[in-house]
Amino acid sequence: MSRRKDAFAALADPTRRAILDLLRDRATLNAGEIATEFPKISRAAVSKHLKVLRQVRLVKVREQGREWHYRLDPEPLAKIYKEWLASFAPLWDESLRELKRRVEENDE
Amino acid sequence: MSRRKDAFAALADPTRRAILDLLRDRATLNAGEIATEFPKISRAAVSKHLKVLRQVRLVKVREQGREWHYRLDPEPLAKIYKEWLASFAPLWDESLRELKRRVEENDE
DNA sequence: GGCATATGATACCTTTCGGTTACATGTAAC
DNA sequence: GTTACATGTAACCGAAAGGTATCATATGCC
Repeated sequence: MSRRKDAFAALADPTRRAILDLLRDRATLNAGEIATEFPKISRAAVSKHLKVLRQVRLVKVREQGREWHYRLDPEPLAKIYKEWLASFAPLWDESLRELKRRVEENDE
Repeated sequence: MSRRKDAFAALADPTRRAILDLLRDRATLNAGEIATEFPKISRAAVSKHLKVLRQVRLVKVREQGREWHYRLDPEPLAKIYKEWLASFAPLWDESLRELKRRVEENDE
């Protein structure tokens, strides 16, 4: 089961996360510009990563002549946070308080 | 490359996320209790998922006799949020403001 | 001790993933 | 029109993922 692609699966790959990092900082980039940031892998491999990101809507693309301009779509990331990750925040905040409490106890 | 296991990769599988959901709500569960929540897959499969979660420290385990008591460790999730996902939050907040602005414009 | 139980580890299989090379397509430039 | 460029797609490959069935191990119980 489970072989349906979703944003979580897309984020599993570090190259794809790095692409999102680029787009967070640079707003729009075309495929060639993105590919040159990853000299270790082929342009075709980067293109496939971009396809995955497109399919799960983590990036939007606007075809401009022969260049494809990529932009980040923050919506799926917001959704991951708001609909899943945030539900754990009370726990990690609590473990922080716990840690703080122990440190203070040791101080006394 | 990239075949290093990390928390992102662990979260790619929906069954593993569901296990974390269980542990968020129930604090501690042993392997059998977790396995019965997933009647579609074998106990061995669940055990392997638990191993992955252990390896990336998303869960902690305390062996109590022949039962292994699993607890969630919120730390890696906190790290994902604070060291990565949060850096995108300004973008999604901005796109919300953008949306709001357009709606208001349409109202006028 | 002897048997049942809880659980993890192993062996094996099939599918998916990430990579490569080669090809197709459309656009720009001359 | 022809040539160069930007990019995506297809075919293929080896490795990893996720599943099952089976085995190994340790604990609990009589």
